Amino acid sequence: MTTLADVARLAGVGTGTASRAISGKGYVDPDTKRRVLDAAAELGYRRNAAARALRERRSRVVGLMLPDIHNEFYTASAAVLQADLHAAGYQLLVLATGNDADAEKAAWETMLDRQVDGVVHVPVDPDGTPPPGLPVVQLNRHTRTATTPAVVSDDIAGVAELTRTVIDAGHRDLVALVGAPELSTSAERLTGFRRAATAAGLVEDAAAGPRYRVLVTEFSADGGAAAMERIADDLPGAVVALSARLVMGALRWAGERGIAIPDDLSLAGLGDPEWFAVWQPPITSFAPALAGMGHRAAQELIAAMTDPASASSGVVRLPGRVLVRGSVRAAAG
Amino acid sequence: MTTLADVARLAGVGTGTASRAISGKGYVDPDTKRRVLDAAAELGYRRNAAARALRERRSRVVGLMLPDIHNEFYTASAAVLQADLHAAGYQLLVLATGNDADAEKAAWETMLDRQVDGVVHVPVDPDGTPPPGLPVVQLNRHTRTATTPAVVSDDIAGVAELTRTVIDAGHRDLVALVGAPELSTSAERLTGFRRAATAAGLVEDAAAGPRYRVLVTEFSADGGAAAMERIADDLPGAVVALSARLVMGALRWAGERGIAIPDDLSLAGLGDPEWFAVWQPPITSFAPALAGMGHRAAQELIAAMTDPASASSGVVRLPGRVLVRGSVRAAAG
DNA sequence: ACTCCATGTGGAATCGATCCCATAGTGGAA
DNA sequence: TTCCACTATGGGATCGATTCCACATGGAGT
Repeated sequence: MTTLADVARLAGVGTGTASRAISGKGYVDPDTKRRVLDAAAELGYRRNAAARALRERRSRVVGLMLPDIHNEFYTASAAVLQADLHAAGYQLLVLATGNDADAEKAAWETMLDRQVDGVVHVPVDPDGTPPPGLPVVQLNRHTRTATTPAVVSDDIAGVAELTRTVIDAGHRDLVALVGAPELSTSAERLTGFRRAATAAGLVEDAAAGPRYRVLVTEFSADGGAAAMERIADDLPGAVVALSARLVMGALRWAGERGIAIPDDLSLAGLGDPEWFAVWQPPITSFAPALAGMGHRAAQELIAAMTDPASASSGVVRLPGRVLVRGSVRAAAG
Repeated sequence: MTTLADVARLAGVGTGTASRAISGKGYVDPDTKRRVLDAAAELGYRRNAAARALRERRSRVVGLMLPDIHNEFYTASAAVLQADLHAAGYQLLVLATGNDADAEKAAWETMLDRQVDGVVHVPVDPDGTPPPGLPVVQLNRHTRTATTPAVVSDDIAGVAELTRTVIDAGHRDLVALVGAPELSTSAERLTGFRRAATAAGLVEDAAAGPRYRVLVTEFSADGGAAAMERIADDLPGAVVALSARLVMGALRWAGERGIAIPDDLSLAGLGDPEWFAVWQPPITSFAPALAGMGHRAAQELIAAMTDPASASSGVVRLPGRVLVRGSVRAAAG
């Protein structure tokens, strides 16, 4: 390994000058600078990140804590996040918390050990608190207790709009499928649904007339299918499945049961995995702006790391898009 | 920030003893050790990773270089990779190369700068060479030039078996859809297809009689749809789409054209995204053992990092599973 | 002629943990 | 008793880049 001292020796200058020439800060004569740079190139010199981190007290590494790496809902944001942070000179250290509060706690310790400059955090534990003094941006979900900025999708407005299009299509008997009610996302999606439903005069759990029901289940395809099974005997006109996995579960159940969508049952979803658009019929859904959230999170975190004092602590809600496609049919309203 | 010196002072010992007590190596009296550990706990002491990395010349960080973070084909392996490496005390630094040879070169530099202890690499540039001396394991694809171990799916055997099931169903007129022929994956998948097809007596591009065709296109849903459009006037009995994206493209094209699968056209695919199983009909496909590949890659890399001399340089081919489902119909053979 | 400031440079201290080396007490073997 | 092996411990050198400080030069301003 060639060190800065080697470069300085070859260039015939002191280590201080060599450092200034390479880092570009401080006074260096242009000729001297060239000599140093040439020497560095000749030796194939690379700055030792560990030494820099130790001395500068910043690692230029940002942590990304998320429940599951193998979940495109997160990776859609993570991809642009990585790109933006990379462009700003930061590398991404990824840690999976696996929806486990203990793992999340341990992950914070790891982040501290690694002296990351900041963390992008998809919270798992609603009561978890990040270590003080560390710039953190919450992504996707937000906890009540934390005082860090959060970048989330405006699911309230989005799901409300989605629900409205279902109602506008003539449906007066709805069911919402939702999972993990302790998460802010679930709560907000449900709020959006209820808001639109009640605004249209639907009554929760009414025996007759315009009504809606809410089914809480596991946040998975199996959970979605199981929930559908529970209402098999009393199917509504339309189901609003509040996550892509729940959509999948509903779809699977409908396929097994021979229920045709949208002829026998209308279905609206949330998210926008590629296959939603290809499905027959293509799935009508509310698509959170995942890429936009990644951009915004990167931006907020960079701001917080650059000037910790200026860090906002509000919740940024980014609007998504309602994609009206074929899985909701016009009903005799 | 509390340092080791603070802990040593509080415990009334020297820094050497404190270090030994905390790291657990070398002679320390049990009582002394307890005093040090208590002091560390009281102060909330955490070892500085930068200082350790500088002194020990190892960072306990592993780099993961992949083309696209937002691609579940890679993240399926990456998730278990992260878990296994985490269990072994390593953190994962993720860098996206975006299918760009220049970005890949730059990524190697970054890895060197960060003094990662090893790299898991999904190669982009078939001619790229990793920097010498750095433990590297190639994942998913492998380059001809590199001398590092590689963990890939046995697509040759897998696609051959898949193709055989299609032929066994009675089909004698096949089309293979493949993208990016410069990648080892594409080449191997095609080899598997050709091997099974010719073994069954099918002739490439024959005007009449048992035959098969190979369509090279872009590795995307659009590419798949475009390829289907090219053979719209002369549809085969079955299409074997050699990636999940190509399956999606074929499906989209069939949907738009009103071609029923499997009644008008049989379709077999590669990969196993969740929606394959839910699709009507569920997609018959060859599913590479992505999780298994992640495990194996972690294992190989840890071995290479622990003892660089013992590093194998062979290509490990892991068998996958052929999932016979509903998208291939029995044909009048 | 003298400050003064801007430019330019070398050297040493610094970051924090590891680990080698010197030192010393203790128990057992010779 | 002497010597060696083993257990314990403190202190200092070390990893490599950054940055502060002292110092030097030279031209402008008074």
